[in-house]
Amino acid sequence: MNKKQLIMEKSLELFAKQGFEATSIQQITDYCSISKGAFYLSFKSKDELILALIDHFMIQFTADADYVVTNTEDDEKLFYEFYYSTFHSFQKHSDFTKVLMKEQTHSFNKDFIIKMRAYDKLFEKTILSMIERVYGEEVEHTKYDLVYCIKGFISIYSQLFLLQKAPVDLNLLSRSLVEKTNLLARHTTIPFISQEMIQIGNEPLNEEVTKEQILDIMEQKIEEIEESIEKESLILLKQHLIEPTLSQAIVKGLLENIRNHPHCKWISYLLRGYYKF
Amino acid sequence: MNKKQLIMEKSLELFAKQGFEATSIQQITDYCSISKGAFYLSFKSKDELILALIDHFMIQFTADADYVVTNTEDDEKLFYEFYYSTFHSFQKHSDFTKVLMKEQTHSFNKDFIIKMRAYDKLFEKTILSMIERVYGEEVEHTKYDLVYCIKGFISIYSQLFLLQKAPVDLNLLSRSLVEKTNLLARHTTIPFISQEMIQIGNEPLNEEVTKEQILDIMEQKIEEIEESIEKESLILLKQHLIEPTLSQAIVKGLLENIRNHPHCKWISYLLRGYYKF
DNA sequence: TTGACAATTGACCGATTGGTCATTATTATA
DNA sequence: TATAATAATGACCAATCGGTCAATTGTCAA
Repeated sequence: MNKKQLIMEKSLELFAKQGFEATSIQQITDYCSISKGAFYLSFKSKDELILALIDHFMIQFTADADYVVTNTEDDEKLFYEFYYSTFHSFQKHSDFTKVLMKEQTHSFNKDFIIKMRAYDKLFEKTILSMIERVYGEEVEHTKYDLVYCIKGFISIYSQLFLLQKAPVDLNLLSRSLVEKTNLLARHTTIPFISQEMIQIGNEPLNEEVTKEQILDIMEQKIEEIEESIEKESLILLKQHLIEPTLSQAIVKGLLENIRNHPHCKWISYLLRGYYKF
Repeated sequence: MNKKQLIMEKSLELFAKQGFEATSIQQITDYCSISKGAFYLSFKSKDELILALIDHFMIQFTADADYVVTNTEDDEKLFYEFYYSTFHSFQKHSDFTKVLMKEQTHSFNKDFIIKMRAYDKLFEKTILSMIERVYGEEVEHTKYDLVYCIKGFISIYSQLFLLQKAPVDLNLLSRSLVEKTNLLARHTTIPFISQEMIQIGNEPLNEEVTKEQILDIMEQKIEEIEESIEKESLILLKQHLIEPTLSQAIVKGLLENIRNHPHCKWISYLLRGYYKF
């Protein structure tokens, strides 16, 4: 098994239990049954491991949410699909979600905070685009508050059901939140958050990603993953990106092929943005 | 100045900036201009300092919220007063609020988590009593969800305005949240959280506090605070607790005298419960 | 079988941590 | 002023941290 993956998986378990600071590299290497030196062959430092974990999972969360928004045609179902998918992701990667809950704004490391803020802004942007699409002009003055309320719902209900041992009815939860969202969207009259207050648009991750950057990441991922449909699709997409030869339908199909592979979600997200799907 | 207070105030500043784990006792003692040994004369350990800080502030938050609920007669204004008071407290003790945000469920220390959970449950209980009072039967099936939504609002908007440097219009914020609360209370039909799910009532801090326990705390506080109206009132209340001699009006007045003294809020809270005001 | 090269190890490093305690400074009492 | 009691100090401790690197083991073409 890939050392890097092994370390990431095992360390995440420990982080979820104890938090970053409280987990020593010694503990991680013991748990992985490798030596301390071997750890530093895979990661330059403990911080680099943490940043890699954040990227790995936040990329999936962000891409998943974006995919749902892009690929749900029925406006009526949009928020339901969004809530369901979000909580489903949280549940699936509950260890990482627990770490997020624990650390939150925390962790003194500047890079860490900047990274999390950037992903948070992306998430906000996705929510805002949903709101504008479903409610349009109707919520012009209250849409930013709505963004925050939705974030509040997700945050507080996640906390609740991560502590719960019993399985949670995600369908019921999502439906109940859709009802609340609709209520707030349609009847709120007193806005509190103004556009200036959250200044969407000044964050680095919003920048357009260049073709070359995408190619770099693709090559990297092609190296990483084993022979499979996903790898083939990735190679074809890479060639198409260098010199377009395929029809839009084929490209969409290829994107569909790779979108559920954990290593390809980010590429899938970037390419959808690049081709303006 | 009292050493204990000095350490608590100064350490809180450092915790707010850096977090618990990242702040060493050396840093704290340097910042207080005292020696390391002196620190251990006031607190048995670093953990004890942290627990003292939590008690000091959570007692104030809890007691403040409870006071507002008990002393607001107009149901129409109840939630407004509650939101306003809560955010006002957060703003006033923003350093502690920041620490709470940072650490949250965090911090591996069992005692810490248990304590925070207990205060959280008290807060939930206060919110629930407000909901039942204002909306009554109407929200029988959705009241627990409402509790969580309100907690979500408070949590997410606190985050927002703690990061904001500019002063925040608490009046506007509170009014906007009251509107949202009313909307959710009056029109939500799909409940998600059931009573069993949050099992209110199984936490230790809910237990009835005995007269002796209150007396202990009162004696301790009488030692702590300097000569003042508050101290006199405290002594009178103590005597009355041992052997009731004063009329209810006088007791109420004495309680009013002490309720704004930082050291007396908890006593005020306990006595109000004891006398069933 | 050899030997060049890469992968892996874990003893070791300096720094820092929470906590201790013999010693010293300060204050109160007589 | 002399003495007892209390408050305060900071050098010191063992433990642990993230990180390094000389030494060892494994791999594979020649």
